[in-house]
Amino acid sequence: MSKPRRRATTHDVAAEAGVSQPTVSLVLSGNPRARVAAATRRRVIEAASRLGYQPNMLARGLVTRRSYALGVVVPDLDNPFFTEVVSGAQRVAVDAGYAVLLCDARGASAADHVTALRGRLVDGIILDAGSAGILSLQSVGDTNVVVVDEPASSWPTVASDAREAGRIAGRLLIELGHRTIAFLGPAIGTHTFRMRERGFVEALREAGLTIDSHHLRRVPASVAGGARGMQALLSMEDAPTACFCVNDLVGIGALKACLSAGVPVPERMSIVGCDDIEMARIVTPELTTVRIPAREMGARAARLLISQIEQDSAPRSDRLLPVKLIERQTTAHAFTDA
Amino acid sequence: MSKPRRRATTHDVAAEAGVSQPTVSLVLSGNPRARVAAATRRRVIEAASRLGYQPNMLARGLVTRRSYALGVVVPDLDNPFFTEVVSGAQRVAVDAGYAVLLCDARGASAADHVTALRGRLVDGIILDAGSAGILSLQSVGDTNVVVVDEPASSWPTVASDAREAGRIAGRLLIELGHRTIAFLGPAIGTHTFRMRERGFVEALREAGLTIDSHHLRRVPASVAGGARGMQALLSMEDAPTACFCVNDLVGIGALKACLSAGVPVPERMSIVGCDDIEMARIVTPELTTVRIPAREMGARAARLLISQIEQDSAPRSDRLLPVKLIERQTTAHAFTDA
DNA sequence: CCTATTAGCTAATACGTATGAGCAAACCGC
DNA sequence: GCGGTTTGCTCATACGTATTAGCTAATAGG
Repeated sequence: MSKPRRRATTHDVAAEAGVSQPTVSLVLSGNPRARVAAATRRRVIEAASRLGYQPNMLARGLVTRRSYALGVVVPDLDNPFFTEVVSGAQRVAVDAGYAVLLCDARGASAADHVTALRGRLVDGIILDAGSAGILSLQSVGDTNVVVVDEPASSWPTVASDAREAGRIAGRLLIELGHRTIAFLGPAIGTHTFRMRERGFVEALREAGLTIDSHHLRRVPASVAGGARGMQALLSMEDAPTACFCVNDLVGIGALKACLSAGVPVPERMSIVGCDDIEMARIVTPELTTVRIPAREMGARAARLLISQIEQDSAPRSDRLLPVKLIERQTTAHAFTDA
Repeated sequence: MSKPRRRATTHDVAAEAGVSQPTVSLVLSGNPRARVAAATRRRVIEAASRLGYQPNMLARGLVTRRSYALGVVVPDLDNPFFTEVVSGAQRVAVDAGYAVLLCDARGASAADHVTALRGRLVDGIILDAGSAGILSLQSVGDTNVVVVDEPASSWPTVASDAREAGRIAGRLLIELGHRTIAFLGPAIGTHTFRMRERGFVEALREAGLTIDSHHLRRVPASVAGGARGMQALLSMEDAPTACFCVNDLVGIGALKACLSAGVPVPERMSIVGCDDIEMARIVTPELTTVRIPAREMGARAARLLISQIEQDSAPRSDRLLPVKLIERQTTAHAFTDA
């Protein structure tokens, strides 16, 4: 058994098998129904395995103009929601023979990442909410793109029913008898965040309630932001008895702030988050939330992108993925004081 | 302004600038100190930007045998510890002009991922603990590899001082007056896990203590595992008053189990985790833990790998990264019952 | 048995870049 | 002003694969 100092190429395999290089290419990569005699095919395959041949994807990509790689751009890897999306996407991608190039947009701008990905000739790019807004069609050229959770964009999109998520949260709190309900979320955010807020406000309005403007607090969509927002709410004279948080990180921050301030949850304050990340089950009390199927969204985005690449068709699956209320321990009936 | 239907190549730029293709290559990619007249250089650069030229990394890689891409293989993306490692690595990689191909080893086996990465000619691979064990030198060929947190391997390694982490945890609990101390961790695990356990046991021994074998519970290194392990400990007649958990996920599971069982933490049970993932600050009470510098480990692994690639030298930085006790709210003096 | 067809392979080339060899012009010292 | 050096560029080619066109031998058709 020889130790090949250099990676074996199709030429090496050809020499080993006593055929020409194109024949090797035909056997090993071309349509499996290519017209090659069975005996030849076997010889080639044996020679290839003997030499440990492994195709050079760069060379292949150069001529086919395909890299069998997908780019995934997320705004923040530390947000577990996105790692779930990535995880779902990667599973599908790998099964279909694609590699995944991951970009955390915190480092450089999303546009820079997209440029880098295009340079590597990725066959397509999955852009997660928050990364998509900035980009113009111009900057991605003719690269295939699927956007997650930003349905306003001009690309095919996979999104959850964010408005319904907000409504569900609002209705739950109303049914529990709450009348003074707050909202914590960022001022300018993704389409998804805006729709969650909108659905929530709609649910209140349908019940004949309104939300006081100072109960609608603008905070960053993070644990720290949620904590700050809840502190502010608790210090108000007309403090709310319940709060819908734009995502679970904010909800967890809000919960922490309540506990630190000695406000029992859910007895004195009901909190509803959104996403259902693993942390929601880990905090005590466990966070009531609206589940967004992150992993499935990632998987669906990858499937959509791949079918777009391979069949050159854009199914544009515009159906919104359903969301689901997960009642846990941070919600309870409103405490009637008097 | 013309709309280039096709990606601009160096040939297009050359035509636009009235020079030859190699000149363009010299200006745009070769050593910046290449001998090109200033005027020519300017013309080329202008032509390139006019055409929106973007280098084709595949073609470049084909001739330079470099892809400017690094592979990162992690055992489980859902463990926040690894996303921190990835995050640190990615930051360094992107700054140095490398892209990052991410592989979650849960899907296929680590070896399959490595094969796929090699086919894409990644310049190097970062293997995280748990993925490394299975691989032989053979299967990675001459690809550069850096291993994170598995110092036993034959590749250059970046690792934290796991043994010291265990000792620190042990000493803390001893100083707090605990005498019956348990350990929760997996039976067969990474080198890091084994060393944490070993350091912990050593600390006990130095204080003249031993750990009863039934207080050394083998559980999966997850939240669920930690919860199960703590349930078992609590049901024992000689239940411990403190517990060191092999990582924060286990610690958080243990904490949850205590709270569910009505055992107050830290009054009746002290818990120490390891890693210091964000969740540790989020649970209530906040988890005392030993901080492992995950992000820095990722960054260092990337730097090590890149220097190995570019200078063809392997600094083998074998120094272990320091760990640090983070005392929070899950540890307290042992309760003297009688 | 001769021709039209097809099966099975190979020769040639393209993909877009980098790079060593080579060539013309400018420049230098004396 | 002449040999030698340096500057600034281009020619040719290689990287490893896929693919089109074409060639030979076998096969079918009559």
